[in-house]
Amino acid sequence: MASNGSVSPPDAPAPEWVGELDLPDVGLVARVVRLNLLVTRVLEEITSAEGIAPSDYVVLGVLRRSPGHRSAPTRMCELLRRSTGGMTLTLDRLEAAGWITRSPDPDDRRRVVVQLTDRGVGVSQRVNDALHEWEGALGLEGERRADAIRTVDHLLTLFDAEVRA
Amino acid sequence: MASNGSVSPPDAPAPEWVGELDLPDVGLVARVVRLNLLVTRVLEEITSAEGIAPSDYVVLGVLRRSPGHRSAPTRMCELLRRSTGGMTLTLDRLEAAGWITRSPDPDDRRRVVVQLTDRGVGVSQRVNDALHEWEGALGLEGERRADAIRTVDHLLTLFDAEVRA
DNA sequence: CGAATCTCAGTCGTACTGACATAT
DNA sequence: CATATGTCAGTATGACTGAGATTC
Repeated sequence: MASNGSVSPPDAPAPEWVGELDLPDVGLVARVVRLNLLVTRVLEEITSAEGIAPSDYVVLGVLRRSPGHRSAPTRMCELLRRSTGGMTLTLDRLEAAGWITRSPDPDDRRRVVVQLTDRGVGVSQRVNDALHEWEGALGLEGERRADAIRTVDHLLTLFDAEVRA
Repeated sequence: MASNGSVSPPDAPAPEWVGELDLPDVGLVARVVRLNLLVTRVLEEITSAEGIAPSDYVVLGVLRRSPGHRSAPTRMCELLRRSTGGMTLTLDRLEAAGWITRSPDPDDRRRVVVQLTDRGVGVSQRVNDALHEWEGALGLEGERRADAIRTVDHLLTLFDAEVRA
């Protein structure tokens, strides 16, 4: 069964964004898909201002959150569900831009150590800051913001579990 | 200013999904970006089961929500922010799959009428149903679901306004 | 030797840009 | 004639697959 059951709160008689874009039937997933489109657009604008593509920014992000700003291609492929061949290309690009370095792993010479450079940390950080700034401009503060975060965290947990399944 | 200020609720000491993927700093946008990745994955799985790409599914969705299941290429380009050249290609693909038809507009012969076929309605509907089914499996019901929807709608309104700006 | 790690070459799918044909 | 609509050709981008080199 797959009916949807329009569960809009009374104070949102007909969300203005409905009908504006795709929005299949209006369920939760559909809304999140719509959020998706908006966020993707924002992300594109912000990253392009720093001369980096969203997907490459995500790769830098993985590194920035890795111990010592270091990781290995295969590890990153697993995290991002990408192919090793594709990752090689991406790393070539990031290396050429001076955002990462590649060096042989002394412990296991099959491996390569990918290291974020200072400049790499810089771009990553600046994109981050820009995102936070954008978020600040939303004017979502205090309790409302905490609520939103709580809810999104809940969704993340649910979605994450379901995606793994 | 762009600090982040870790606003996690007390009962979520360190959301498990943190550190699992990119997650720049943990702000609202960052979380939504993460949701993004998950939803994108779900959408890909579901659409590919029906033999259609997410982006093409979105195009069918626009048609399904158009009066009489009919629209025009340029109109769709505006809604989806795509180029007319790219749309031509997409429509070629959808036409070849038997999901849409193209016919000259009798009223204005520069125009083309894009019409969703029965089969087109079918795929679109099936993907939709699958999404609802997936959503049902989340086990999000009643008040919690209503809360989630309310919050996401609020975010949609805020984001939408900000993106337009 | 079998498995793991990474790179390389070739290929593919998708969308964009700019020029063009046609109609208003 | 200027504008609007849609198509086409060429290009660019970015990732994937499969083969291969090296190391464990």
